[in-house]
Amino acid sequence: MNLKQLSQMLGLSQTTVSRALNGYPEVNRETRERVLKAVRETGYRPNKAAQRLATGKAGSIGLIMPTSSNNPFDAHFSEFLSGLGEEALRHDFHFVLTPADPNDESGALKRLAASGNVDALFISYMRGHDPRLEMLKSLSMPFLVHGRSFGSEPDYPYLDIDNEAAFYEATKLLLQLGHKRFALLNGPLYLDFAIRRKNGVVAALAERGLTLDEACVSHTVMTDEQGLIVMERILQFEKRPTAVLCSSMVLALGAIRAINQANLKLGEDISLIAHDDALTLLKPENFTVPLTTTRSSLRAAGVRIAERLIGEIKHTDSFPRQELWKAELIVRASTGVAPPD
Amino acid sequence: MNLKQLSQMLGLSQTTVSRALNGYPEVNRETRERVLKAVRETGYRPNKAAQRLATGKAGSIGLIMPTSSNNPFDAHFSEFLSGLGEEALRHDFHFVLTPADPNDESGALKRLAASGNVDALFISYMRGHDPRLEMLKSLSMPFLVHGRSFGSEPDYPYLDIDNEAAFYEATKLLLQLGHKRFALLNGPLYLDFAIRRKNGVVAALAERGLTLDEACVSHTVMTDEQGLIVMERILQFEKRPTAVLCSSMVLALGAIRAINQANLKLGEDISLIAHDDALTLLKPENFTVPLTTTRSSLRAAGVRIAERLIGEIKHTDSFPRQELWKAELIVRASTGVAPPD
DNA sequence: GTGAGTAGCCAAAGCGCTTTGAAGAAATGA
DNA sequence: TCATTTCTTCAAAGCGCTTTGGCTACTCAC
Repeated sequence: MNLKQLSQMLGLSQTTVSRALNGYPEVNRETRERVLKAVRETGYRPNKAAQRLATGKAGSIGLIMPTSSNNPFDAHFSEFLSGLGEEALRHDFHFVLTPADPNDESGALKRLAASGNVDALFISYMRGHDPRLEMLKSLSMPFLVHGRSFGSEPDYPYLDIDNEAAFYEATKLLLQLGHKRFALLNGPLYLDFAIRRKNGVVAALAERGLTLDEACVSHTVMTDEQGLIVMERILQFEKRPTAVLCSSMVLALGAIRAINQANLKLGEDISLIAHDDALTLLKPENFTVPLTTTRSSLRAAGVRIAERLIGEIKHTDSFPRQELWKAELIVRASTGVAPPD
Repeated sequence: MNLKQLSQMLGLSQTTVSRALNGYPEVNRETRERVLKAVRETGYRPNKAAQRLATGKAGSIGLIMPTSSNNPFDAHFSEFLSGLGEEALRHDFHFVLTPADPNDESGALKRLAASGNVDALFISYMRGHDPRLEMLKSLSMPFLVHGRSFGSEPDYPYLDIDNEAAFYEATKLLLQLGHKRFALLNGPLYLDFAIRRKNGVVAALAERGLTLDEACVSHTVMTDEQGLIVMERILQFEKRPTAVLCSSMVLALGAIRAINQANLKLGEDISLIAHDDALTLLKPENFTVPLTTTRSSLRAAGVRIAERLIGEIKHTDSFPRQELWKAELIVRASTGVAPPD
């Protein structure tokens, strides 16, 4: 069933039917109702491809799905996607997910934009000096960045959390508890958030005249395996750290296993603060020793990003171009007074 | 840059350029190379919407993204999606993800099909007597089911694992180890896999003249919280089970916490087998006591499903319409001889 | 009664691509 | 030599929708 058939059935022109469907004023109320009734009865749905071709609007947001066999789709991305989806549903938008090799994300973005399949683009997993930014700016298509790019002029629309402040505050809490030796289990250092989090830690330590021992810092993919491996190594130092900061709950999962295996008591022998993206699967309060965390919901970020992007496409609302969210510092049992030296 | 401009630039007709690009034989080799060169230089990309309108082919697979604020995007779905993506990438396919309220999945599917945005549909999280099947069959669009629908005629294309056999074998192993009292932490009973897994357990027990105590069976969403709650309850029985089967690693995560908190030794006081979907986040070998599992990679299923669906759309390969994969039973330390009564 | 204004409808163009059917040029065979 | 086939190219139709620019009644004011 297409417009032509429908309009013939109703004895109207395609123009009128189209207008009736799209809410234009120049249609008689009676006619409009007749059209809507027929739509309900026949189950007619406009062909999106045709609509898109005619209007140039696609009703969809383009996403790169970071994927390759050695780079699994991670829990953080899912959580975020879930938020995007929730908001998109309210506006009858959908996503076009283009799987792309991580080495060719710029190319994939360009293809996606040129394909006419999407109205807006979105990127995340920002890197320092991220090359995708220039590409997006040149594309004349709305886009939104989740995170920021350290070292690039911040003249692009973004939503980010204040990673530096979060880890600064977390470190300060541990300092107040008397800790002197710190470890940081961080994400890959080419990622923006990892850079900023490290800076936060370093800044807080510097205020007390302390420095972060590079031997106690790791930059790895954020899996529990890496958390375990790194923590095992760190725990073997003669003067081992008494305070650990983790960039993700997943890393913390492994780190805590190492701590348990070493027969150390979390919150007594060693304190730990993890950043909590509010993953559904991994709740800090469900750990045997509930975890102190810096918390910021990835899902909420997803909702907000969809909201902004759709608002821009539809020209309905206007939002701030740049947002920086504060993470909450939530104190639980995994942080305690530093043990005597 | 569009076809018209490109062809004018080259002094050729749109027809010829289009044919050159799509690999038709009736184009002079020289001409084709000239066209390809121009494409490289100008960065021309055909407009997908137009292509779609002209051919009726979209180059994409439709997915329903089960989402709503109280129904988080779960780790199993992500893992699976990751596999789909990997394969789609090889064929330059993408996905159209329509977020849908779980109560309106049939409607969302119908809309997706009618929109002309997709060439094929895919569904999962199959239920007993799943109503979506009839809908899909009536749609005259290729589709593929991940899982099966208990109680429906199995006359649709599917890929499933043999859930009944997996849990039958797991139960048998535990029986051989001398266990007599069993618990089953299952997914919601309206889901097909949960029905079949339970049947597998019941069948194995029946062979020894045993029955499954309904008080020791749970049907819940598969979160670690539920695993914890249910296991805590079950452990309080005077004659508590010595063998536990879990439908997911996530449930097992909670169950094991309950077991630890009760100061029971996994693999000695109590044995546990979990079904392992090979989630990246939750590896059975990384548990303090490595877990015995029935294993089947969700990601591999994703790859296979994409392969079949794309093959069908392109009419290139032909695949079996119905596949039933065996899960491997991998024995690790969480299963041991039943403790004396 | 006439001109302007308005409500309601329509025909047709256009979005950018593929594909059908035809046609000119070159090559082949009788 | 002319007829036939092969190779290469093209003009134009069509996919299903939106939107521009009329057109026809009808109403209203003067």
